[in-house]
Amino acid sequence: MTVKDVARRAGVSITAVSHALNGKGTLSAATREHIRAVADAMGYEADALARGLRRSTMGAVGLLLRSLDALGDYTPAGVDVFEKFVGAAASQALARGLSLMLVPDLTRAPVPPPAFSMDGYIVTNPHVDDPVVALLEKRSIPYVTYGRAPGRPDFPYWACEDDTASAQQVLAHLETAGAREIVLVQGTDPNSWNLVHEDVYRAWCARRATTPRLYELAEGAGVEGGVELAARIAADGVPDAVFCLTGRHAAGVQRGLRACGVDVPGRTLVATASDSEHARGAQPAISAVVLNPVDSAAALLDILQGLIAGERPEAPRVTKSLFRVRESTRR
Amino acid sequence: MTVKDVARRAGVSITAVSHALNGKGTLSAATREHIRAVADAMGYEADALARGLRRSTMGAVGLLLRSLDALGDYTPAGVDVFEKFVGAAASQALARGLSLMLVPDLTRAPVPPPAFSMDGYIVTNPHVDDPVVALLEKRSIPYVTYGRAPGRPDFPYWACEDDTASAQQVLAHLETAGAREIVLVQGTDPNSWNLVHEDVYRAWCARRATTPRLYELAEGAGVEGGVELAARIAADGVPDAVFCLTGRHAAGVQRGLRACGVDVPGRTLVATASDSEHARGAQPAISAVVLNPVDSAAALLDILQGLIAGERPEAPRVTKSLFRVRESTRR
DNA sequence: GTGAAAGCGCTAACAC
DNA sequence: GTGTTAGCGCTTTCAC
Repeated sequence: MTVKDVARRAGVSITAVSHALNGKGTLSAATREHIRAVADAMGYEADALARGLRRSTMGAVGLLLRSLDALGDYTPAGVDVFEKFVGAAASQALARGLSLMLVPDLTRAPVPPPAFSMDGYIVTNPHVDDPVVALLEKRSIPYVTYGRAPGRPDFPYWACEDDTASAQQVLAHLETAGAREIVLVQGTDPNSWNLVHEDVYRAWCARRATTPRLYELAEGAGVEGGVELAARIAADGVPDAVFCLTGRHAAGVQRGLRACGVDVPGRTLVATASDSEHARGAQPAISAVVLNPVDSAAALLDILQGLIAGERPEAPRVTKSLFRVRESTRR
Repeated sequence: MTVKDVARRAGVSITAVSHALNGKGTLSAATREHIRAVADAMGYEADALARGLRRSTMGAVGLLLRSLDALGDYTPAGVDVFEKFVGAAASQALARGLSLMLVPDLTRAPVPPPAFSMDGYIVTNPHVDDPVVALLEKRSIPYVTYGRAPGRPDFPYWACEDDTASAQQVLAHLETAGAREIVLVQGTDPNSWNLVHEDVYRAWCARRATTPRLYELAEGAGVEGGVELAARIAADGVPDAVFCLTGRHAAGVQRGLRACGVDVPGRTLVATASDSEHARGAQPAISAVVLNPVDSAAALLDILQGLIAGERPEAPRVTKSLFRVRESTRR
């Protein structure tokens, strides 16, 4: 069913139909009403493809989950923030009359056909020199990032929790609880998340003239990776506290430490920068920063929508996360 | 950048470009190669909208989460199976060169423009007489359902875990553990999930000549709803076991029972038909059926892809779930 | 106030 | 082998 059919049934031209349905042009109120009634009765709905072809906007934005691209697994357990973020982004998009399309790594074949016809993109946790971002840039497709794009200090269109503040809060908390030597366990993706935390941590160490003890553990290593790492950490000297950027690593490290006979929280405290099921379910439950994907998604869609409309939206926007203290750091 | 630009640069007609890039028509290998090289060099990528307009397939399928539509919340906590299902469906779609678009309730305005241009749909847990399904039917858009469409026994294009088998398994387990009187706590959405479990439960009761004790609790009531319901259940007479269809309800009911002084698992067993964080994290951990959204998503995409291609795919397809026994039913 | 017609970028008959 | 051309369904300019 096309405009033509509606036009024929309503006894008008296709122009009239288009105008009536889009509230454009100069039609008499009567004609407009009549056409609308006929279209409704027929259950007519404009073809999004054809409309998009003309308007060159298709009413949908893409979502690129870079961390999951890197992980190679779109159904990971305990990556709370992304699972929540997808839902949040979807409902926020919906509320604005946009659809949300999950798009895989654009630099790997096969690229889904509609990928380059999206009105805009949300990119989560882009990497340093992220090729996907470069691709969007090159095609001048508007995009926003969840977490800053590292290496692009001038790119303003991002939203994120205040990672710097929460990292400082966690370190301060550990210090208050008596920790002097704190180990940082970070991931290997070169994204802003890892970089910011490392910066804050190094600054903290510098201020206290303690030697930084950083360990890198691939995001994909999960809980098991954390368990193994714990043995290494313990062998290098049991620290007063371990701050893990991911909840899975934290759960693993804690389990590993206890397996080595290190009491948590008795001897060593454990905290994580990203709450997840593993953190909550661990024994003892692990203190964690609860991120705020819902507010972040809302902010990102505000910005993106402005960008698509050709405006100069207010950006960046920082959202609030919450540090939740649990057993693992309570004395 | 369009076919025209590529054609001009390559010194050929636009037809040649189209054919070369789509592997159609009769072009000399040399021309084909040359055109491909030029297109690559220019970074040309066909416009999905225009292509879709001609081919009337756009390389994307829609995902309708009916349970979340009903819940009115696309970012619910502890609805594991959906969070996982979205990821699984996305990666399965991707593996087939399709994108996945999250689409909100099609019967509620505003409907996103591309909604009716999708090649097909996956509908999770449709309701009895689901208006969204009716809409797809009317527009003859191919669709598959995760969980049968109740009231449509002849509709074959669905995939699902074997709910009947797992329900029987849970009941048998509870019985073996000594339970004689078992209460069923189900949701209020009129979907196949609720209906199948009720059937199995009633049949079980009938075989043992015990009187069914069914309680309905809205899916949205969550843990708190379960806590309140527990008081009612206890007041009606403490049963030997409670079988809750959702993990949140189970967690709430268990907490509520213990608050009433009913020991779990000492006096009453608690189990759930849908594992979730709440079930795993409860004290004691709750025995649960672990659903299989990954295999189900794969099966659904197989079927849907066949349907889109105009074939008669093998369907329905039943996937395996797993009953995991935890503290709440161990004696 | 209304409608004819051009054209968005692409594909596929059908000439050449 | 290669190119011309007619649309796909829609919006929009511009005559009437």
